[in-house]
Amino acid sequence: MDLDTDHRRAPRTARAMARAELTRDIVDSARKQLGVVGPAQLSVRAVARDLGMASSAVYRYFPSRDHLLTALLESGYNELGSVVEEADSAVVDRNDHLLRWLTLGRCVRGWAVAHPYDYALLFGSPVPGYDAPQSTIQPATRVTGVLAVLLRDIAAAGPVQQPVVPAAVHRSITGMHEFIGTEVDDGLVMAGAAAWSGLIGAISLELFGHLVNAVSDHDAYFEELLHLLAPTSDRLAAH
Amino acid sequence: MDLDTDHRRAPRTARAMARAELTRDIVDSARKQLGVVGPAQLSVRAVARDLGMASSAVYRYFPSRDHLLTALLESGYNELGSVVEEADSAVVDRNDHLLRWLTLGRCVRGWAVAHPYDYALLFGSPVPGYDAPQSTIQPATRVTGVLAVLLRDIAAAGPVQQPVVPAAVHRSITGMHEFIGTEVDDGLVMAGAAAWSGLIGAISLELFGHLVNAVSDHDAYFEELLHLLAPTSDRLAAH
DNA sequence: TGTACATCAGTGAACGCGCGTTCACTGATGTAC
DNA sequence: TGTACATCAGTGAACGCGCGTTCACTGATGTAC
Repeated sequence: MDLDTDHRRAPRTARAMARAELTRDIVDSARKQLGVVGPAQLSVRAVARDLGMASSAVYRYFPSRDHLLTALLESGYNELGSVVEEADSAVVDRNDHLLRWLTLGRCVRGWAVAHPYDYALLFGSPVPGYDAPQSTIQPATRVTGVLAVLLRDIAAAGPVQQPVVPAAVHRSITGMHEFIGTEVDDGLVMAGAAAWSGLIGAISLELFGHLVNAVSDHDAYFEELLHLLAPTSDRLAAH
Repeated sequence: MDLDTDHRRAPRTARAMARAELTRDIVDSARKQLGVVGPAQLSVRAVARDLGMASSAVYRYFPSRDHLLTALLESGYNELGSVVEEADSAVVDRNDHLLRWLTLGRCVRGWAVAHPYDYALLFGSPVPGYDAPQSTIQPATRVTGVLAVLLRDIAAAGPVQQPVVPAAVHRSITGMHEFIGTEVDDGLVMAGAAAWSGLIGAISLELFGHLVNAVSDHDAYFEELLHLLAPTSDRLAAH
């Protein structure tokens, strides 16, 4: 948790620098290992072996295997988050909401395809016996944060024809409203949720092997899906 | 693989019956264990312990841990498949395509919520180091088979306004076409794929803990999502 | 600048554990005559 | 129906393995005066 508090004011001692670097190396090696075995059998000893150090030395940096897992989650969420944030901010026409959605979707999938095991850690089955601590929440919200801003911008661009939702649904999504902002109406929130569900579902189905005999050109297929899933009202007019 | 060939013509000897029953017991116990630890650390010894037998005895029934995993996959897919098939066939008005979609979606989620670890096995992260054999393919297609029939019925009911897809997409989804039937046009196939992606994404996000601070009443939320995701053209008119 | 002490990184041996799988065996069940 | 043999289920000990974590230690780095 407060493993990195030592360099809060950039202490430039040799020790502190070495520590920061080795901490990074451990996380990197662990993520590499994730690609071979999956998070459930992530092994402290294998990481130590990979780095050529005694397994007990890792405990100078992470007090337990679970803390290492936490660091992996934060690292993954942050990496994905910054990729998506950057790509979104690179879209010059901020009113081209469809393009911003497409950018977000392509980005998430691109990262997922490039780092399938990190994606599985973030969006696949939870690791049994491991409870993600509070500190992972903030990094986890960065991607959906980009989507939230997009929804706000869509709402600000003018009222869109979105279906009204039942009262039970309205009450149920107060958490989403607090996160996204109250200026976005229920219908648009749900449209965003549906789009996000479809995006994660599409990527999971692809990466977890459920399209093996169904789809050949995954890029073209996904691109088409992404248009269908767009939360903008003009989705059917996309072509 | 051919573990069950012994009772192909129902040999009613005591031995064969005992074997069939114990085989079932092993699978059931393994599925129970899945609920505690996850598929990656499914343990032959734990299953044996649970059944009060020597760990080596399990090898009379399953030649290896991986074969046991395969049996779990088949068991899960078949259970989910028959639940969905039954529910669909219970819809009397076969032309109420929206209701049939809703039934399918409710069914899949209902089963997933009731058996979260089985769902994770089927639709979550793949088990590292394990390659699902051919024998799991057929059971795996039962659920999507119900969706395929629904799409055929929608297509048969008359041409629906569906967007035309690019040629690359058309070429990419021949596998889906072969599975669903050629009378379903590209647009409807993709609408079905988007709906299915959204369904799996919605369930995964819920079960894997990504809606924790976002949604309170999951039933109401999901019901609304399901309407938004419907592959029928009247989805926006659902309310 | 030099010394004395405190802090920290890294080592290697050891702990106790549970795992998958094999093997030679005993005793029960099935089958052919 | 009875006997002789073959098949099979289940046992318990043993194999070799990798794991997370602890601990007393050595030597290097940092700090206060």
